[in-house]
Formats: sequence, C-alpha cells, structure tokens
Amino acid sequence: MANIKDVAKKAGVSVTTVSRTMNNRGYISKDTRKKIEEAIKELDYQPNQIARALFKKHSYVLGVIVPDLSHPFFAELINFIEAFASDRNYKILVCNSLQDAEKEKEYLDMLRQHRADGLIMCSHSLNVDAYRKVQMPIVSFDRIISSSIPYVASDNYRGGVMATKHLINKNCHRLLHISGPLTSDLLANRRADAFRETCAKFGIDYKIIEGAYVKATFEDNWNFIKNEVAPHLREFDGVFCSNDIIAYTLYVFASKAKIRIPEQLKIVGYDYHNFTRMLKYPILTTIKQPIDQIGKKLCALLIDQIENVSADNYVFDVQLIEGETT
Amino acid sequence: MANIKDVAKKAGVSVTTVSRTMNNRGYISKDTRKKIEEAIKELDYQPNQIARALFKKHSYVLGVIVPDLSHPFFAELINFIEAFASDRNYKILVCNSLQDAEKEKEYLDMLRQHRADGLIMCSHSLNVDAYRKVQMPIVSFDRIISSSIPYVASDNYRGGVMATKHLINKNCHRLLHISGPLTSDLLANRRADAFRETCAKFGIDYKIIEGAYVKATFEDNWNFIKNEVAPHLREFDGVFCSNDIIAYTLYVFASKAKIRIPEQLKIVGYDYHNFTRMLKYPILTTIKQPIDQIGKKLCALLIDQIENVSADNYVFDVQLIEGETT
DNA sequence: CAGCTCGCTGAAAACGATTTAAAATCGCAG
DNA sequence: CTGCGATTTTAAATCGTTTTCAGCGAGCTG
Repeated sequence: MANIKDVAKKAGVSVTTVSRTMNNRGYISKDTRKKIEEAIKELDYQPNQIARALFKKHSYVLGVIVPDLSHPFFAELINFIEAFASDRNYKILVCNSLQDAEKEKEYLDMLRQHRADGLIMCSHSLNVDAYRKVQMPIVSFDRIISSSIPYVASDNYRGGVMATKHLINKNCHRLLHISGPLTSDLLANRRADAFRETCAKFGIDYKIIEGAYVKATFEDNWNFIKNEVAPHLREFDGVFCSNDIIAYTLYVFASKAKIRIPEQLKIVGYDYHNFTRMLKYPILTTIKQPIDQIGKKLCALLIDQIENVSADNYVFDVQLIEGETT
Repeated sequence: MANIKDVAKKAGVSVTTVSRTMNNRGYISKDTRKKIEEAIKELDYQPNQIARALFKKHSYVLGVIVPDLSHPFFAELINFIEAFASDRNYKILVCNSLQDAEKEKEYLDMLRQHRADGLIMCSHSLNVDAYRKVQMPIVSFDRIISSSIPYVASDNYRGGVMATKHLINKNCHRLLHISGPLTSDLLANRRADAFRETCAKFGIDYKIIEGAYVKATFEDNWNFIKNEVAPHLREFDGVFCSNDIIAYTLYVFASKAKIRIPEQLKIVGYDYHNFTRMLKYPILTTIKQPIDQIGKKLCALLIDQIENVSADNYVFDVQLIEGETT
C-alpha cells in the first residue's frame, strides 16, 4: 500500500508538502497541489490513520461497552450511536460484556491500550471505582458513576409515574412492579421509586419483585415468571414491567394461564424498541424511551468532552404508548 | 499515561529490555524481569497498541459492514462475531451501511485507512469490483464476490427445498414465494431457485414476488404487502417468505383480512433469529440458519486468511422449525 | 540597497513501540 | 591470564505520519 513518501516521490516534492496539502495547512501553490492530488489519486493513497493517531494522540475511536449486543434495546442504541459517531468522523469499537465483570475489566484495559478517545458505558458490572480509574472521557447510560462523568438517561422517575398512574386510571387496585436488580446507582431504579411513591400517594396496595438486569431468551424470562411471579400473580390486576421483553413474556404466560388481558390483568412495559414496535399480538402498552436521542446525546456528550467542551448530564422525556394490554 | 520509557527508567533498564520482557523474546534474567514487572504494575502501564500496530503492520482490528445494525439477524450475527473475534484477540469496528452504496464505499476507505486486518462483508450494495480492489483479507456473508474471497452462507437451496416441500406436504396447491431482491450473486436467491424448481418438480402452481433486501420497520413491510402481495394473496394457500419479519407481517396482514392461518393460508419464514424465537403469537414455522456458527465461521475464515492459513467457502446446514403457521 | 514580509518548500525531530545487530558481562576451560 | 561461548543488555533504525523551524526568492518600503 502506498505511503506518503511514495506520493512525495511521484509528485516530486517533500513529504512535508504532501502532508500540508492533505491537511490544508500553510501555503501551497496551485501547481504543486495539483501534482500532489494527481499522485494521490494515481497511487490510490490512503493515509495511515494509525501513524496519524500515534502522532496526534487522537484515534477517532470510541469504545462502546454493552451488556448484550443482540438485545433489541442495545442493538438499536448502537445503531444510533454508530450513525452519530460516523457523522462526526468517529468509529466505534463495540464490546459485549455479557455482564461479566472480568470481561468488562478486560475490555476497559483493551480500550485503554488501543488509546480509544472515549468510552460509552452501557454495561455496569463493575463498581464505580473501576471506571473512575480509566483516565479517559466517559459517558454513562443509566448510571451515576461519579459527578465528573456525565450520564444520559430517560426520565425514569416520570416514566414510572406515568406507567403507574395509567394503571390506576384504568381502575387497577392491586399493583405489581417487576423491576430490574435494585442496585442503588442504576437510574432505571427510579422507576421502582416512582412506582412505590405513586402507589403510596394513591393508597394502592403494591408489591415489587426484583428481576435480573437483562434476560436474554424467552425461556429465561419464562422461568423467572413461572418461579417468582406466578405464585402471586392472581393477587394483582395491574403490572408495571421494567422492560418490554418481560412484559411480553408475562402477557404470554398470563394468556396461557387463562387470565384475560386487559380485562383481568393490565400490563405496562418500558422501552418501545424494535421488538415492541414490530409486535402486534398484543400491541403492548409501554413507556417509550427515545433511543435515537439517547444514542445521539451519548455521542455528543462524549465527543464534546474529547474535544474539550464541557458536558453535562441529560435526562430525556418519555412518552406513554397506549396499546391493548391496559 | 505511562509509556515504555517510563517503565524502563523506573526499572533501571533500557526500553529494549522492557519490550523483550513483555513479548517474551530472547534472554532475560529473573532479576530484571521482576524489576520490570513491578515497574509495569506500579505505573499501570498499558502498552500503546497504536505504536505496536504501526510497527508490526497488524492492528488486530476487523471491520464488519452490515446493512442494518438494529435488524435482529445482524444484531445477533455481530454478537457472535464479536465474541469469537474477542476470543482470538481481535476487535471489531462496526459499520452500518444502511444499504447506501456511497456510505459503503466510505466505510471501505475508512477501514483501509485504519489498516484493519480484515473485513467481514454482510452488506452488498456495491458491485463486486469495489470489493476486489480493497487489498485486504475479506470474507463475505451470503454473496459470491470472487473466487479468491471466501463466503459463508446457510444452505439456502436446501432451505428453500425444505420450506417448499413442507408446504406441499401440508397440502398446499398454489404457492407464493416472497423473495429478496433477485440480484444474481446473492446466495439468498438460491431459496427462490429451490422454490421454483421444487414447485416445478411437484407440478405445483407458483409465483414469486420480489421484495426489498432489508425492510426495517413494520410499516415498510406492511405497505409492501398491502401494495404488492395483497392483490394476489387469495390465489394462494401457502407462502414461503424469505425472512421471518416479512413472514410475521404477512401473518398479521392475513389475520386482519380474516384469512385463517394455517387453515386457509400457510406461512413459512426463514432465519429464526431472536425476534422469531421470542415470538409466541404465532409461533412461526421457519427455516433456521445457525447464526452462531455463521458468525464463528466468518471470523475463523477471516483470521485464518490474515494469519496466512488458506480459507475456503463454507455452507451450513439448515433446519425446519415447525410452528403454528403451517 | 538594506531590510521586511509574503509565499512556498524541505530537513529533521517527534509519537511509542519492535527488532536488528552489536556490545557487555559472566563462567569456565586451557 | 586469556579466550570463548553463553547470557544479558543496549543503541539505533524503523514503522508512517505531523509539526517545528529554517531557508529562499520576489516584491515592497524607506
């Protein structure tokens, strides 16, 4: 593959001049510029970004760590992250932590070794100290890592209130919330807070069952519902699920158990990702997170930090999508 | 961030010695090795992979270009690709072509500039010449690019035969196939070949409607079915769809049109990705591609090429998953 | 005409690693 | 004490860029 020296030789100038031409720095005569551009085209010269990155200490690579690449939420999120990063000339190195702390630590080191310019953390298997040590601009999705690391999230509390109030408005009297794991610094847990407080405020009986963070397969979710949720299910007439996959699984489970939905049991989910939008039996009632805007904001905040603009937290508004399950 | 010189200084040796220690090359006394390892730990030294890559001309980065990152098939495929690449110490740079030829060309150049070690092509917006020029090891999913570029695919022909025969066995007499775009070198089109030939062999009336490659949203698919398929739909009692998303959309469409499935119309899909596995209303009858094995093989063939092992094409067996739609 | 600025160009020093080739050290036999 | 192979270490070149600094005419000013 041709390098800058080959171009210089072919154009009959020095490498400095070639470099300056490509980067539009300083004075270059029309004449030499033309010669150089011809040489570049003729040799199909592709500037070596590795050499560039070495000198400039700027790789234009962003690391993205997610718990599960094939989960519809993260697939969609990465889709948008990639698009916005690409617009600003950044590339993304995706890492699949599988929620394994060991693997996540390895990825962190790997990204440091590759001198990624920044890091988007969507997986949260390690304690906050591990991320603070990374010495790289970071943004976090849905978790408060430290005051100097901006986070992006949907307005989980408001979403929780909306979901709960919706169930109450639909005449539910005994409510269940299936949450994610209630680790203190995960912002998704504001949904449970909102649920609890809203039920209290309206004097509604409630219960919270703590689930796992990301359950990948239908069977995982099914077993969870069968073992943890089913024994209590008939005590409730409304369930707020912390994600759409579990909401759908619950719908399937309840249907098979001859519980009529929405008449006997109403279900609200959370996310409204591709899977939910595709789904028509049932059309889930759910709280929509603006995944596109979240992706864009994560990117923007990170690149702002990298390029020395100050960055701040960002919380997005959510929206109730009323379907057929409530 | 500490570099190799800092380590050398701290350990009181030369950089050469540090380098040799890390790479286990040549003689190093127990004593100096220990001193160096201590210095590395103390400084939290992370070797600069960019500098390494520059010298070794080996970046350990693989480019992966897909048409749509958030499509369940590709999300799952990338999931596996990442896992296997990571096992062999490679990283992946994901690119979302959106099936835009211009964008795909840009990504190709970008990956060349970043000196990716190889390329996994799952998007096929350009003519084959564009890929031949890339001068980088490539593997292709589901497309024959040239005899020197290995491809990986499921046994599309056999899948097509299985699907068609299954419909015939279920007593269908007039069959429809909704294909992807019938570009000659896409291996997915063997499904249509198989459909055509199997129908002919059994003396069955058939028709093929050509669809788009990847339709992202339910609405896109819905409109396609409404406009292109619906006018003919009642002529048929069995449909073989070239992917599960279109199969599901057709199911929804037909149900709303009061066509009873499977009694009046039987539907077979293709893929069996996460979306399909999650889906319970209906449980689709479909042809399963082994996405995990495809991902693994793509990776393995590419890395073999990079590391100078010869590589060959690979076609995976498929499997009929019988659901409730036939 | 000395001195300055403009416009243009190039040589050389980085960036942080690896590798080659050569030098230093050691132990030990002659 | 010398010579020599076996160890162990190092200086210097290299990878492909960018940047700093300096040089050199030409034209202008005073």
